[in-house]
This record gives sequence, C-alpha cells and structure tokens, in this order.
Amino acid sequence: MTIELSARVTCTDCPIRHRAVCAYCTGDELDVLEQLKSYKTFKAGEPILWRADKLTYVGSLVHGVATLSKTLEDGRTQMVGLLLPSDFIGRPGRSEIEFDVVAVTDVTLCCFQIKPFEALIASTPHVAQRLVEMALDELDVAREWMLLLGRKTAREKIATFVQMLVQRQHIAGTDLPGQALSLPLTQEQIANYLGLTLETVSRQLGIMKKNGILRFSDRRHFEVIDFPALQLATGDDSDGGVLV
Amino acid sequence: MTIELSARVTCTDCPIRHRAVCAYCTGDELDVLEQLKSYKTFKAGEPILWRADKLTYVGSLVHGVATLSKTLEDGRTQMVGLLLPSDFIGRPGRSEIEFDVVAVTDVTLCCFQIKPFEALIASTPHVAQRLVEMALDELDVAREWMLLLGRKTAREKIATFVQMLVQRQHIAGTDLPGQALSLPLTQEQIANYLGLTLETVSRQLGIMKKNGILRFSDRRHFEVIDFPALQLATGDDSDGGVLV
DNA sequence: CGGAGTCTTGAAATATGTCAACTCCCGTGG
DNA sequence: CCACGGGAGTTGACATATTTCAAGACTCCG
Repeated sequence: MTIELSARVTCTDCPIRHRAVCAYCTGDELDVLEQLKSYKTFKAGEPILWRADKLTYVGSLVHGVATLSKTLEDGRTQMVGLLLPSDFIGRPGRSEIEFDVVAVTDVTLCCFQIKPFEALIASTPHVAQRLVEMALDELDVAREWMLLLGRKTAREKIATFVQMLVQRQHIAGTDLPGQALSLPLTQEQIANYLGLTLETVSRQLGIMKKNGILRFSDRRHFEVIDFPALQLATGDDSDGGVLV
Repeated sequence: MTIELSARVTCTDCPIRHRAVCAYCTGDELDVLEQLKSYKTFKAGEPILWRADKLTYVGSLVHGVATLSKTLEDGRTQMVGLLLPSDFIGRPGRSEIEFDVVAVTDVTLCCFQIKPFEALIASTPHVAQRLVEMALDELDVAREWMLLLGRKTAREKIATFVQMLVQRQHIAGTDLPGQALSLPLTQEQIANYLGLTLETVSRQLGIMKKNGILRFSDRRHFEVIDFPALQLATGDDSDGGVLV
C-alpha cells in the first residue's frame, strides 16, 4: 500500500487530529490552522533538522517515523526520542534544538512557519496548553528512559522497547491486522536507542524468539506471543508502569 | 555556618528571586505570591514527595539539595534529576509524579498549595511562561543525561558530573571562596545518578585525584585543578556543550 | 570510645563490547 | 531475468570495562 504523502488533508479528516498539538482546538481554531499549515515530506533516511540549525518551522508528524539523536565527537550516538504520528517537532520559545532529527521511514510533516506559530500560541490557549502537556509527557518518557539506560540489562531493555512499541502503536490505533506490529527501526537504530551494540540487540531478539515470546513474519513485522513473559522481562513492577 | 531555615524571607530579598518560577514577575505579582507562599523545611534524608503521592503542593527549592529518583522492583535505582536552589517541584496540570523526591541535605522549600497555584498560573502569564521554560530546560538536561547514561564510559560520566556541578554552582552564584566546590552527594548517590556502582565511582574519583585533575579538601569539598583535562575527560566536543 | 555510615582497595566473575566472517535479502542495472 | 552488490542481520571467539563480593580503613558524631 502506498500512501500519497503530499496529499493535502483538511484538519477535520486528519489522522492525528485528536492527539497532536491541535487536539484541543475548536472548529474555529482549526480554520485558522488550516490557513497556516503546509505539508513537507521527507524520504527515509533524510535529515529533517540538524543540531544547532536555526528553527524556521515547527510541525507535527503525520505519517512515518523519525528519531531524535545526539552524537559524541567520536561517533557514539544515542537516540533521545522516537517520533511517531502526532508527535511534535520544535519548541515554544526556542529557536534551536540540540539534537538531530532524522526520518527513518518516509515522513509527512504538518508544518507551520515559526513566527506565525508563535503568534498562534499567544492567541490560542488551546494550542499553548496542549504544547505544555506534550512537553511534560516527553519529560516523563525521557526519565523513564534514563532508568532504562542507566539500570536495565540488555534483555530488559529490549523487552521494554518492544512493550513500548506495542503500547504506542496501540494508542495510535495504527495496529496492523491481528497482533502484527511493525518494527520501524533497524537493529543498529534500536541499539542506539537502548545504549547497546547491534550485535547485542540481534542476540537478545534471537533469544526472545527462541523463548517463544516474539515471532517475526519478516524483518519488519512481528507479533508478541507471550505477553506476560514480555512484561516480566522488562524488569518493571508487575502492574506495568505506563511508558507512552 | 548555620542558616536559619524557617526564617521567612520577603520575595524581593529571596536568593532565588531571579531564577525560580517567579523570575519574570513584577513587583505587583510578587505581592500576590507573598500572600500565598509558605515555607516548608526537611531534614537531610527525609522524603519530600513519594511516587504516586497526590500532589497537594508545589514549590521552589530555596536552600539545599534534593534528588529525583526512580526505582525498579528489585531495588536498582536511578536518579533522574538533581534539584538545586531555584529548581521547581511539581507540574502544571499534573496531580501526580512518577518518581521520588528526597532531601539530601537540609532543605527549604517555598511552597504553594496546588489549587491556588493553578489559579495563579491561569492569571499570571509570567509564571506560566517561566514554568514552561523551566520544563523545557529540564527536558534538555534529561536528554543530555540519556547520552551520558547510554554511551559514556565511567570516567566520562564522572568528569561530566563534576563539570555539571561546577557550572551549576557557578550559575547559581553559590561558589565557595576560591575554586572550592561542594559535593552534595555521597558516592552511592553519585553512582545512582550516573548508572554506576559506588565502587566504580570511588575508583574513578581516585584516578582523577592521582591525575591531578581534582583535589579534595575533605569528603564534601573539592576543587578542579586541571580544567582542560576535566573537559577532555567528559568525552564531549571541545567547545563544551552546556549542561545546565 | 564505639559504631554506623562512608569510602577504599583487591580479586574474581560476568555481561556486554569488539572484531571478524558469513548469510540472507532485496533492489538495481546489465 | 539473472548476477551483482550492498545493507542488514547472524553467529562465534575473544577482550575488557564494570560489577560483584569481600575485607578493611577512615571519620564523624553521639
């Protein structure tokens, strides 16, 4: 299935209408957004924003997956965020970012020039409010990830990562038929997300296949067979702390 | 030197007046805060807030040091934040937190009941604006720490930690005479901040003493002797990415 | 003076990283 | 259509940073 990436969609028909920065907007407010917005698309692998770039626009991710990552001088890199549909790129009142944003699949962005957008924030409390809420959510996620990076074992990291994918794809309603889930990252990218090497990721995923926890239909699609075992393997407490 | 912790201070004389959540407030606005605020004090080691507690108040740290930390079922813990004077506890629009807040030294908090405070946010854009700014700063710091936790070596972690202490104490204007800096955490706490064990922290600090990078006057006070070497040891790029 | 908490140091264990070879895809271009 | 080539993943053997376990020393405070 190919999606026409550049197709203009009216806000009311937008797939991320109820989760993005516009979530709380009324019909009237949407009309304003409709005037200001424009779509940008990126091919898989393309950079969306580079560290220390001046931010000229901000926007919501409509289709696809992108990553935020930071890199040390010698090339070691650490992903600090995974952007799925409805996630926002850019910051209220900040003109720079200190990480790189890269499209890992083909990506469609619903963009706003930064100047008009800042005016919009000032005049539309619904947008400002949602933006704050989203920033706080990001902070919670970042801290949950700090726990993972600092204290979890390789196996726990992988299990937590898979569980997060399940939850986020479920919430987003982008579940594929059956239990099938898409794995949008290469193992190298997963490694950079989890603070591991790609070999360790490969081995741990292999073990979870052998354990009958996961089944892969192809390189990019899998399903969780043994959910309790997955949960157990995360190392989190049994009620499963939510990790959006 | 002992500070009278419970002494009520007027906002205009407050040591964190220009960095805390009230930073942008006008004199009139301060008068309102003055009415609402109250001081709370905690002894070193006391819990300030417990995970999943209902948040009944929020507040700014005036004196002392506190930590935010998350703990796994089996006891492994990871610090996810270090609170120094002017830092804020609590979230606009959130009634719970998902980590523990603990005083590591004696602590004074400038508190607001949550209900009046939320009204205040709604009516005082200066407060709301500063709160957002502080949340975004926290997010940046959290992501910088993700890079540290996921990709840095023990030595780089220690060096980065020390450098952060230097910068934050410098910014806060709490420098002690000369180059002396205070080390507010035990090595076990440092270990929990850096995702290491306390033994590794001890060994690495020992090496940095031998290398002539640090000198300790007593267990809680040290100075940086070789600043370039410290910077080099962080693993960051040479211009020294700011880590507030 | 005692004792608990903190720190140091050593030896041994181990999880993960490193290096290297090989396989499996999948798309491209001849 | 097939062969080729390169990216992605797998697997093994080995290296090593850090943890673990353990014992002892320091130091501050009651």
